[in-house]
Amino acid sequence: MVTLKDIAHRANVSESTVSKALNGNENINDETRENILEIARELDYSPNYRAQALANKTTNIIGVVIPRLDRYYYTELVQHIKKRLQESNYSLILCSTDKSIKEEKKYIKNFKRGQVDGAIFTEIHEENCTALLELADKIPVIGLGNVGYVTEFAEQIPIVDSDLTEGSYRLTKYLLDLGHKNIIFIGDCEARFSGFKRAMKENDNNINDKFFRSGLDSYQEGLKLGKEIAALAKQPTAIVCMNDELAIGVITSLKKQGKKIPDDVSVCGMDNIDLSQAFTPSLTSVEVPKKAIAQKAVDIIMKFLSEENIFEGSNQILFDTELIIRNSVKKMYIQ
Amino acid sequence: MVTLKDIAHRANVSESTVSKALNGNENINDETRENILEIARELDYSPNYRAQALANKTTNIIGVVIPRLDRYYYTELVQHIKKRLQESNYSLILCSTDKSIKEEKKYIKNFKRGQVDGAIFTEIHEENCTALLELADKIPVIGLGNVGYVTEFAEQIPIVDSDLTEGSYRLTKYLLDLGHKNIIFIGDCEARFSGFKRAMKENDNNINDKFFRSGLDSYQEGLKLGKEIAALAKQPTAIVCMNDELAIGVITSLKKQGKKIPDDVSVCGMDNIDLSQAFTPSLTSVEVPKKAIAQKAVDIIMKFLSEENIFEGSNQILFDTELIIRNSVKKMYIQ
DNA sequence: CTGTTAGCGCGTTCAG
DNA sequence: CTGAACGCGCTAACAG
Repeated sequence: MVTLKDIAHRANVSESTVSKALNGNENINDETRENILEIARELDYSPNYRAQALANKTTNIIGVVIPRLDRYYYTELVQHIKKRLQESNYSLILCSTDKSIKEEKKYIKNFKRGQVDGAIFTEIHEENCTALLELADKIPVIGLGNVGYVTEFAEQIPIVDSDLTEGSYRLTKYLLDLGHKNIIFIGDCEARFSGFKRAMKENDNNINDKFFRSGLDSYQEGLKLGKEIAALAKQPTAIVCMNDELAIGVITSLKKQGKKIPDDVSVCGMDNIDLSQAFTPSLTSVEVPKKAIAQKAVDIIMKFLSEENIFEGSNQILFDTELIIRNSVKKMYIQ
Repeated sequence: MVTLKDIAHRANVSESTVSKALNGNENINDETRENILEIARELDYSPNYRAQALANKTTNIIGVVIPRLDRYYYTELVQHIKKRLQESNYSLILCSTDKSIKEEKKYIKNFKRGQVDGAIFTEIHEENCTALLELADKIPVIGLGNVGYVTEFAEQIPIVDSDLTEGSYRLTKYLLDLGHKNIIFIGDCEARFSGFKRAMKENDNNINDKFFRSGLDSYQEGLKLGKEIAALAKQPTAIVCMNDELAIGVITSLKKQGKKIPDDVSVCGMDNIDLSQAFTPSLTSVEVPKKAIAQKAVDIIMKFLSEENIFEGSNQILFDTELIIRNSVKKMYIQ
């Protein structure tokens, strides 16, 4: 490995002079600088990452923690985060918790030890909030999603999210306006469920919370749930799924059991992932501005890192969502 | 930040004694060890990542480079890699190149500077092979996919892949056996195209390479291609897409233009992603053992890192693929 | 069993 | 403009 020392030796100068030359320090003779740069090029020198990290107390890495790596919504989000980070020449260390509290804590710990310069957490577990606050004491931390119990920490941990309580409220309202009455909610997201509940209450409808269960969030779960739902004594006319993958799973399963979507039962999702328009029937969903969220999160961290080292302005940013009407919902009142 | 020094001070011992106690060194008095551990706990000490990295010359991080973060095949693959890595207590720094040679080179450079202990590259660009070899000189590097031009470097860079040349050969053969004659291939993967070509040649069929084009690999591209194909003078009876997302895009587009799948035209994909069975029609595809590939790649790196520091055994591992027959292909000979 | 010393590779004073 | 000296926080070799 080529080090400063090697260059210094070859150039007959001290290491510190080399360091300065390489880092664009002004106070250095043009000639010696040129010479040093020339030698560095010849030797194909590039500074040791670990040494720089220790000396500079920075890694140029941002940690991003998501629940799963193979969940569309998150990977689309991370793709946007990566793009934005790249503009500032930061790398990204991507961690998935597989929904485990313990794993999440492990990442928090690693980050605390100086593995990254800043962190973006999605879907933080309530149990880890204190640990996260301690982390936020050392490096900038942003939370995406699961606003609920994190709100109280907003001073130290800015939250960027889409207003899915409102989004799911509007979606449910849309169903109610079309004449649906027996609507069930599927998923494990508090915020989304609460929007659903608000809409249902406003119309004096009964709220079935049987399918508001932890772990209900994937295509595979949707497949299982389809059977469970088909076996229900009282069949719903519409199903609100907390995300598109769940909806696709449910529909696939219901179809296999001979149900027509949306004729027999309407199903809609949220997040509006790429494939929801390709699916048959195309999925009525709620658009989440992933790109805007990603960019905002990165921008906040970068600002903190580059400038004042303090969060400013509003620490809780909610982006609006948009109802995307497609073909997986039936109008009831026409009958 | 709490350092060894702080603990040493409190315990009235030297830093090195603390270091030993904390690292489970045998040669240390039980009493002093207990005392040190106790203090460390009190102070909530955890070693500085960057300092350890410099001193140990390791980061406990493996770099994984993929073309895109929002491509199903890769994220499923990475999810498996992560799982396996976790067993060895390694983290993963995930980099996406967005198919840019320049970005890929940037990651190689970062890795060379000591950012990671080992690296897994997928879809390596030919232009970066020399740079990659230099990297492989310092840390273990594994290549996944795009076996073609990398083969010659197999001594230094083990390759783990699925045999998709064979897989696409079998898929094409299956179509031919069902009586299809005018089959087109869509995609930008050399290996998959060559399997297609071999099957076609064996049956003395014409090979249309009009849709073997760089960049053809995504759902969005599939949507565009659907139009292009529908406008063709001579309509194909079957389309082989290099991956499932592309196939889903093509089908979605063709459907919109009034085509029936598979009655008017058969379409199949490769990779067998989760959703291909949920799609309508369910997709005939080629199963790739992602989990096995991921685990094998990690295992090779871990072995290198933990033991002999040298690659052994075969350096080019090809897993078998499996033809998954579903409902997106029509039998022609029945007519 | 413990402490001293040196070093990992780089950045940064602060004299000269 | 240059270099010596020290620090980042931890590990390792070697005395004692």
